[in-house]
Amino acid sequence: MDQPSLKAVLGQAQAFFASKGLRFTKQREAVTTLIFRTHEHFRPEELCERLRKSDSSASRATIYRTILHLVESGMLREISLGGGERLYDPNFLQSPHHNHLICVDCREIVEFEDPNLDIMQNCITRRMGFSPTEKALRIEGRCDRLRLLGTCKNMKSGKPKKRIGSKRV
Amino acid sequence: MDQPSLKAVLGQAQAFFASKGLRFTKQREAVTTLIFRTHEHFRPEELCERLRKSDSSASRATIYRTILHLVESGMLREISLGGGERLYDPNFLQSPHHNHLICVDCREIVEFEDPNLDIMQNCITRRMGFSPTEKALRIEGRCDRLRLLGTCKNMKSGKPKKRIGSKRV
DNA sequence: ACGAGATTGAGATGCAATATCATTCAGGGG
DNA sequence: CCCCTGAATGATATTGCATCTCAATCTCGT
Ligand SMILES: [Mn+2]
Ligand SMILES: [Mn+2]
Ligand SMILES: [Zn+2]
Ligand SMILES: [Zn+2]
Repeated sequence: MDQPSLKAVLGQAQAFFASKGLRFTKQREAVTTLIFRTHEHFRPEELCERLRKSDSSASRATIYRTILHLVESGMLREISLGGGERLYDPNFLQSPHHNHLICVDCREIVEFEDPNLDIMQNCITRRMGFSPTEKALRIEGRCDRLRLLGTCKNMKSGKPKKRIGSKRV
Repeated sequence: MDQPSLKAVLGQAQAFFASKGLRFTKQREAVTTLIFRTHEHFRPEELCERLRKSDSSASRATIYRTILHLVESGMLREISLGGGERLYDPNFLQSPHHNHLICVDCREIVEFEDPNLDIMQNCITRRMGFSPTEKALRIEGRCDRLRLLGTCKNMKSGKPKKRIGSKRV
């Protein structure tokens, strides 16, 4: 899917807030902009950090509240990567069906789509007595090849970060 | 795979601790027993609760430490279900390849195995430049049919619990 | 200008998980 | 059997993230 402009995204957000009788305040706009300016998965606390460094500002409470609203609007989704990490994903606007492959060592994430996998996922879901959602399938793996290519983001040091519980060491 | 007896499991644990020069204390034995007596996924805090109610006892610190050891031994695995929940799974001893299907509404979990899915998972993992691990694939869905049958554990009330963040309401 | 209702933000609170560290324990050498 | 040493434990403090509370502020329609 093509990349919606930030302006279009803000319009969509504004429309959603309006439809709920809510205002699109400058704080909410700032948070929305920050989220959809890049296409990165993020942690709420990270977002707070980033916003604090920027010129605009909003309290932690407002940031969390805005995130919830955006999730309700369908523009943003919560994804989970294990280890108790909670991430939000602004990319479903562009690719509504994408899934995630996560490196168990360094938590590097790669997005992918695969129609055959979608079909199989639906079959299994039904077979087990569930009904499919538009949502989430997640695969774990090891980014060995990415590491060889030196494209593995979280690994400046050469060795993957091991995890003990949720802490990287 | 057949169900290993609790005695066998304790033996395996003891052997692992011994191999690391660690003792298999009564606290560690109590925790291990509690974990492998049933075959339920559990949260660490739940486990603390359960242990407190039982006759034996161990401090929270010891419980968390024992869990880490068991994970290192391969007998126990951390699985993740989204929403920042961290669960541990003692069932990989019996079915080393199983995956999880989770209901987005009520968090009900069903285990399943599917060789075809495993194959496809491996293909995708490789295609994206990762190498497969023995681990985890996770699918989300809705347990509508389970709900109709009244077998959905977490739904005494008739309506699924909605989630706002990690809190059920 | 006024008032109702929405919004914000500082701080308090909750909760899981981890870190600290003084005390206890177990097991081997003398 | 006693002592010593390192392993193990557990009470407590601390951290990190997320949510809650509530008084103050803002917006908009009248
Ligand atoms: Mn994504
Ligand atoms: Mn399982
Ligand atoms: Zn990696
Ligand atoms: Zn359900």
